[in-house]
Amino acid sequence: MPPALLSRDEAIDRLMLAIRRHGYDGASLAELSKATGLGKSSLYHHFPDGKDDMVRAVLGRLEEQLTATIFEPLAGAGTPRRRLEAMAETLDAFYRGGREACVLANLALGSTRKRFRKPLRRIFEAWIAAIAGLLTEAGLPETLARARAEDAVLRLEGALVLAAAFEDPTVFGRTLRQLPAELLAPSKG
Amino acid sequence: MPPALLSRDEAIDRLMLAIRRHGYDGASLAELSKATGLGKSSLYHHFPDGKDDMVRAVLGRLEEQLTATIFEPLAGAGTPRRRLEAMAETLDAFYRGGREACVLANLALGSTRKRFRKPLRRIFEAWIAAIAGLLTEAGLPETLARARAEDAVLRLEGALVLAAAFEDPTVFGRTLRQLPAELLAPSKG
DNA sequence: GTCTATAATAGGATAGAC
DNA sequence: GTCTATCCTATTATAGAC
Repeated sequence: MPPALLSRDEAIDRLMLAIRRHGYDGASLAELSKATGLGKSSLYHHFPDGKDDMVRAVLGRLEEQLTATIFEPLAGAGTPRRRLEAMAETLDAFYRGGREACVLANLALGSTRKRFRKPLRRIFEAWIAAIAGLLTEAGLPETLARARAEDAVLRLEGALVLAAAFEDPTVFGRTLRQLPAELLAPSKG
Repeated sequence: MPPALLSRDEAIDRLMLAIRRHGYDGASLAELSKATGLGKSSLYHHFPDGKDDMVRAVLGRLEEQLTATIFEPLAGAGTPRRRLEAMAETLDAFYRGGREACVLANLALGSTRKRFRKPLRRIFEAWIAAIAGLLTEAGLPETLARARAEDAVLRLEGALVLAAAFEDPTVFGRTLRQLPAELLAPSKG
């Protein structure tokens, strides 16, 4: 009766990384087993419904992490500018400067699109709403704030796609760096 | 000895659509067989190395199509503004207003990233170069032209990710609509 | 150039011991 | 909670007839 080798959260983090790198369909149970150091049966012990359960756990944990490290800080203390820069730093670490892909994009594009659409929607929506909230607080009209927030998220996702395609992460860093200023630029209206 | 049911190009188009919808790993031979109307053995007759061959054919054809319908027209006749609007219209049709995903993004993010990195790079690079060329022709400094071109492509890819995640294609249309004006905006330098 | 049939393997999932 | 062993289906791939 060997003890649990990893905490549940640590196991989920490793599952997330495997799915970011291989996609849902590309991440076989053998891969996921190797990634976590758990045998297939152990994975099924923790996630009885198999890969679907694992992805639900991954998305749940991701939502927690993003809420704590991105969404809430965006509504927190500090100038709007500083808070956006903090978001950029957190994202830079999470995506390892553009070297790691986004699990959300992978799940949204692949064969799993429909299966996980609710959590995908909710996470992206929370992200956009958090940025838009900050921008309205900073004085932008609500419609413009919402449009810019959506544009920001979409650019980050696109930058990760290009970084993966070019095998050159720098495009992600460039995108990250110009975000705060562009988001806060005064309305032309 | 039944005759060929589809032209090669028509078969490749259908393979492309299947991969856009299911991803590389999600598109099984059974799916691809159904998508083309060809039996598995017929697929292997046309693409002896299996799915890898099919993807190479898909990327080859995509490069041809994009060159003829996007890249070359960007360097063609008409005002820069009109040419960018023509690109937007072509993209709107190709991605069905945001309802169909991008095969490039799917291949860049999934388990296939390394396997097809050369054609992926080449296609994205050609696209960016074509837009940057138009922008320099329109009077923008080269560095800015390149940066804006990269940003445009990355936004389109990101918009397709968000459209898939939200199951709401309109974000792609919004992105498409604002591109020409933003790309041609006078340099602030 | 297409098909049916069949192999060979990988993938997902389970049983039962410890 | 983990493991080894096993099962079954899906998937890739091939052979050979027409």
